Amino acid sequence: MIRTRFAPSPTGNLHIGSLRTALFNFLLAKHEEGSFLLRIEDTDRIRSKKEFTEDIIESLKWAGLMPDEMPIFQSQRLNIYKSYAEKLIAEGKAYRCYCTKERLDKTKEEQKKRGERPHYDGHCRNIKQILDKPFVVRIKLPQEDIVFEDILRGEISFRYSEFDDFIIMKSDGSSMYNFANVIDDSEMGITHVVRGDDHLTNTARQIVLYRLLNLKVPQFIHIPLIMGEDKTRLSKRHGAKSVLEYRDEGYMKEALINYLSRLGWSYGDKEIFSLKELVKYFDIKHLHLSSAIFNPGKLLWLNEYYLRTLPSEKIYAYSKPFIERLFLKENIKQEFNEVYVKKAMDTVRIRTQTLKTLAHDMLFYFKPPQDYEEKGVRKYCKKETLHSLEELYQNLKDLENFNIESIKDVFDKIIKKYDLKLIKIAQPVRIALTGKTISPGVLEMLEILGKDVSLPRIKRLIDYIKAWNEQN
RNA sequence: GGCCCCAUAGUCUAGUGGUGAGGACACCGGCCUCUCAAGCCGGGGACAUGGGUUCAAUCCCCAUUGGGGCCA
Repeated sequence: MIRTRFAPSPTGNLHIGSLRTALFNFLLAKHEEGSFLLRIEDTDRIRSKKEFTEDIIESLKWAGLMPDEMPIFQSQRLNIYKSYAEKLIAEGKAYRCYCTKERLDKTKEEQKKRGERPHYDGHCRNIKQILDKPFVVRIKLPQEDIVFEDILRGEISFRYSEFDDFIIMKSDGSSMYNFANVIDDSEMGITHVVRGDDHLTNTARQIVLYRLLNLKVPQFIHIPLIMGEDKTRLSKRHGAKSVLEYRDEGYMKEALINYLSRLGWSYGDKEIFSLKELVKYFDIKHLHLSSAIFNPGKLLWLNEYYLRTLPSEKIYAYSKPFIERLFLKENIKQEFNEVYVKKAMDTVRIRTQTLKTLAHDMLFYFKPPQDYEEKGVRKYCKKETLHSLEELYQNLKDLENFNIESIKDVFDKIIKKYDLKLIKIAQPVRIALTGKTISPGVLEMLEILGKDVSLPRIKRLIDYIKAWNEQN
């Protein structure tokens, strides 16, 4: 049974790079019907914040990557790490080191001067008695090269001389990252660890710890980090936002998950994946080993794709908070008519980018245009159009069934009579209804807005054109 | 600087010891068309370099170069 985990430190909001790591761990477990766990690595008391833990959990929940068991908090396990450390000391595999910072700095200086790599010199290795002084616990580094398997990369080896007697417990009694990590992965029964390749040297240290503690080593897969445009590690500088920021900007989980899954993984030529499909198709074999550059454009494309292909019901549910926010902002008191909103939504969702722009693009369905796009007025609302527009207005007014078919008949009649291209009359109506030259189809808008809303808007433009022409 | 990882178009990637090197985003052109999209059709653009191995290398090996990471 596969058990994987995602083990973030709550020292910041959940970043999309971390979400991808979580996703791969999730997929690896779920593909084999295994378990995906969450461990909060909050041993750094100063930098760890409760709000970040909440942000991480909310992000995972939103993305649909919920762990199968209760999250483990390292801050609640300090005694466990301590007892493991004591065991190692008792077995002579680790020792208390009483060296002061001053001494360590001094030896490092000297080593540097001699052109050596700075490393701990083993000064306290053989102190047998327990002194009444502050101490850290160090590992006795075995004098053998460190070799481990990465499922994808094969054998990776480091010379032991690259490392020294590294610290596993700090002087305040808290555990160092690698030590707690090894103990927890072991106790949680983790079988596979997918993590960023920035951890490769940590893995080497952890291998030492697994051996010393006599614990079973999990399988490792180190995935490349996501890069920004400039090929440095992705960060806020590159415009990459936290998961919840993407959510609040109107990105959908379907798009974000799909995008991240294809960053370093592939399934032939397939580009579109639901989470379900990802679970079905995911394999380690097709993880890519070179680092990928984050491409906001493709993420946006996926968001647009899901905006126009997901079922109406879903988009409606997703967009509701955004529309409500818009109502608040625009001071729209109108009651929220679900049927009306859905119809309106369906006309704009195929030509928008995010849930946020979706709501924004729907504004004219709830509120008449405040002003008219000047360029459009100049181009399409000339004096000559007045006659046809006025006749169109009259004809629409006389319509009994204000539906798309009868509306179309009216338009056909007018363009025939005045020998116009449809655009000559459609654009003025578009401007009348929305104030803009870009919008959903004129006929469908008319039908959805209805006679009582549409006609005054057209009338208003007619009056506007008249006034405008008198002025100029 | 030491160590480790990586290398197919601008970007994400498929791929195989013999391919016209495939797809996607972006870009350009066309069709459709009431605008904008979408959709459809088409176009330009890639195996980092140099050595090997081999009848044959994008593919295997080595080096170089380039990028990244960790440590300092």
